[in-house]
Amino acid sequence: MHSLTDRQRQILDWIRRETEANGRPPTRAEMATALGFRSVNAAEDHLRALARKGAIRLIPGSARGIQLKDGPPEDAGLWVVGRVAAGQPVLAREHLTVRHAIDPRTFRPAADYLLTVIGESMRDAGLLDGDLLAVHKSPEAREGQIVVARLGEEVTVKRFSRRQGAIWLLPENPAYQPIIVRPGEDLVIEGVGVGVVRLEV
Amino acid sequence: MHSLTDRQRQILDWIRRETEANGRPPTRAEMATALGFRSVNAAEDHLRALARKGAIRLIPGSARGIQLKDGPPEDAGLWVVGRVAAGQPVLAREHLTVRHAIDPRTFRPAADYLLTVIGESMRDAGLLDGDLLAVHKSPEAREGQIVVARLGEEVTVKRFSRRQGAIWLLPENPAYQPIIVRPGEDLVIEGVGVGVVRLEV
DNA sequence: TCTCATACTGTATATATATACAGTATGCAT
DNA sequence: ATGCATACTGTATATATATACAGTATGAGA
Repeated sequence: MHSLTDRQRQILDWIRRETEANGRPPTRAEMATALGFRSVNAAEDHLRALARKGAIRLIPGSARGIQLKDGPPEDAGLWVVGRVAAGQPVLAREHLTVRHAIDPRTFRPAADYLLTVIGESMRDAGLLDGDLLAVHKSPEAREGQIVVARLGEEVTVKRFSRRQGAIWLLPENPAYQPIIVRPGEDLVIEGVGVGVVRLEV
Repeated sequence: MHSLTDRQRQILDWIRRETEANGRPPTRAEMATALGFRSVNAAEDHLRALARKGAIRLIPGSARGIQLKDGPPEDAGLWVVGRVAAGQPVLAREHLTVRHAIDPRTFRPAADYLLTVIGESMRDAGLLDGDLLAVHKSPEAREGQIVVARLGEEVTVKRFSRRQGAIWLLPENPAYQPIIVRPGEDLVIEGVGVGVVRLEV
């Protein structure tokens, strides 16, 4: 599939939501109204582009003839990433242990994998030992986000903060100490937490 | 909902399959062709009957304007149950708000629905305000399980315990008091917690 | 510099589609 | 005995809808 433009992805997402909500795809006129086009042909053009790039299929001469290509792919779901050795990509096949049938788009932004939380350092954020953290892959993080960070050999889940020219990885448990990472130290942000799944209560 | 005739249920099932397969509801003409009517009006008549009996909703003047009232809930995903009025079954259609594409069997035993946790009374069990508790329907609970209990008008999530001939509903937060339910009081166990889904961290 | 894709406005039209109206036949309830 | 719902056939039509055609403006690539 060719890569979509921002606008096209925006419109594809809208079509997906609309189809889900109404149980049927929109018409060109409905698209124009909702998306703010003054011409129905703008909708037609976008549909053509999306079809050409393989994101949808158009059924000619048929009302609401828009088929979304990626419905529920059978390989959908989220993998639980196991022990990750240093320097290796988190999502390498050999680290994937169990797959759970959970749509990645349940979370915003969409989750890429699940990571088992070990220890009690994030207890007060409601992240208990054994919880599965839904992680969105991202090389950077914003203030206050829960991140999956790699420090040399170690992979850890902490809250992200910038203070006094350093990066602070804050636990959410008074029994634990913050980790202060000074510039130049070997810190890699693997992703940000977007949700939690707990399989026992 | 009035009871459907055999023929009407047959046709409703066909519409459901067709909608699922094509991603959109059929037209009257498509129904006539597939179901062997020589007149499109036969389809129209059936749709009117199904709408009158509440099985579907028809959107006037709109192409493929057939909305299925009851999507198959067990089919895929878990519903988030909204506010439940007293004396009404939790899983009544009108209480279902949002569906998440999570396989119920991700949890053991399988979850039947998701319930939004309100308040901080179970904070120390890692259940925060807004969390979705995966619930397995069950009229009874074992010692120490997290239960969804109904006390008259109120639906509450607590830890279940039997003590001194009464049932104790224990919070997991020192700021809250246990609820003690003596025999004869109006307590209904709706189900037991089997997991948690959190959509924000 | 020219071309091409993107992202639209604006107008027009063939046809896909919903839907009304007029029937026929059957069975069920009152 | 008569009305009413079911389950259709057959015809007709207003309009919802897809889609062509003619433009404008912008930015990226060759």
